[in-house]
Amino acid sequence: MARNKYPEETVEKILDVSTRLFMENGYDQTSIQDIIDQLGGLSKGAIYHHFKSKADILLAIVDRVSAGKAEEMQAIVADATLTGAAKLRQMFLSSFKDSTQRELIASMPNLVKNPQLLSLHLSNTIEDVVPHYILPVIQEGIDDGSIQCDYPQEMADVLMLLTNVWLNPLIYPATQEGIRRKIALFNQILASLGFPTLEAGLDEHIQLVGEKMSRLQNKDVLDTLEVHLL
Amino acid sequence: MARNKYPEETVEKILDVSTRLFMENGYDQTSIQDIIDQLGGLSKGAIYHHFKSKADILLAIVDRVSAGKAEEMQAIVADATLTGAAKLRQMFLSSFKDSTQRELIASMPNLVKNPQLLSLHLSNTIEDVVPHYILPVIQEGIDDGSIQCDYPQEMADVLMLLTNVWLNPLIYPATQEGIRRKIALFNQILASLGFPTLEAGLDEHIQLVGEKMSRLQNKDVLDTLEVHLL
DNA sequence: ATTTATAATACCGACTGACGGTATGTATTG
DNA sequence: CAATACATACCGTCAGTCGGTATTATAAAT
Repeated sequence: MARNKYPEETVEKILDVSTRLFMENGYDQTSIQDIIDQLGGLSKGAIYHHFKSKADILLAIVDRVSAGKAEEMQAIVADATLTGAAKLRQMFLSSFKDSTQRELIASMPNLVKNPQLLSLHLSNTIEDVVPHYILPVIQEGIDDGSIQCDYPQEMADVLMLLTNVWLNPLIYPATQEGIRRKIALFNQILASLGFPTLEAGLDEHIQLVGEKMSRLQNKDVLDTLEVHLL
Repeated sequence: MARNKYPEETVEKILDVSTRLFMENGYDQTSIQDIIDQLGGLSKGAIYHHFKSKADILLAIVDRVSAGKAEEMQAIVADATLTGAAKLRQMFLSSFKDSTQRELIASMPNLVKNPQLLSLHLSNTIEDVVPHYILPVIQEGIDDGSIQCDYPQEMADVLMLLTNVWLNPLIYPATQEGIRRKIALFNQILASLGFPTLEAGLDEHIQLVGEKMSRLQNKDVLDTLEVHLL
């Protein structure tokens, strides 16, 4: 294909196609050739000019997604009108309603069956989200009296593990009723530990996830890991 | 190499070598040839006679490990002298002191950097441990009055996520002091939700993990995922 | 301002080496 | 003599490389 005057467009195109394929078929099950085939005339040389390896593409994808998330989080952290507790609640809600994640969910059958992505998701949670966003906000909540907590670091870990993993329907598939029960228990845990609970505003989220999940159950993709591993 | 009269020995040998290599270098970074090289005369034909694929080796490894775990768990579940709460406490303790896991820990730098193993670990937790061991015992505890719980299924998920993931030093690296704080918070959560807490008997575990972790920190293996991904 | 020379970038596509897996053959056991 | 336990040469596929070409950016010279 002819050379593009604006190479960022090519980069975006590669990332778009790769994202879709990685989500739909998994990282291992997507070959560079698969990506090329959907690129509309671009060749292997183009890919390896812009990315130094297949893994590098995956990392760029994750970076692009987390950049969007980080922006939302930053906005909440910076809002001086909110207490620490209020910020934390906002962050929970925003992570549920995350529009980027919405789109990803739509094309991904099950994150547990995409080991590379699962690992990156978890290590991003541990090494990035907790220390840069959650922990500071909890500390703020303790200082302004809106949160009681003896072990901030550890609570930050637990909260993110619950929201990003357990409440993630891509990892723990759940029905609408199941999600309702999870949120109820999550609130119970929060309350008993001196944290602010989630209230309304989640109905839309619950319904969307429920629909997605019932659609998935029809296409029996919820079997064991062997599917994607073999 | 000459044909072995007792082929199970060959199978075990292949599993032993593969386990070590997968733990040390990761699944993707270990080639069949690497395994052959450490097998002492055995060839590719031997491997593919006993296992139908590389992934099949990994599954056999996981099966062997979980078989050992399952046995321990079954013994606790079957003990008629214990209440549900006591059984659950026993299961927590046994999972901490698991001797098989001990050996694995010794050769694995970080589970998050071994995506395939992490996925299998998590999906094993979700699809096997929770429904077959934890949930029935919680139910038993509710029936005999030793546990109070409104959402047994959800609590089973949360408890296993915390013990198998958050309290797993291979996933969440921690110092001795860090582990102490985690266990303290874990107890706080358990207590506030009507569950039995962990008490003594963990000091040895804490010390062992602490030593392992400080040894790891010296060999800077605790960097980002890219290491193993690239 | 236009041309011209040069360098840097964007991309192509044939090729390579390594890998997982297969096929066929052979020796040993039952 | 049938089934099993291997050995080994071979195959297809894949990620990644490399030399090449065409396009654009840079900037000096006219």
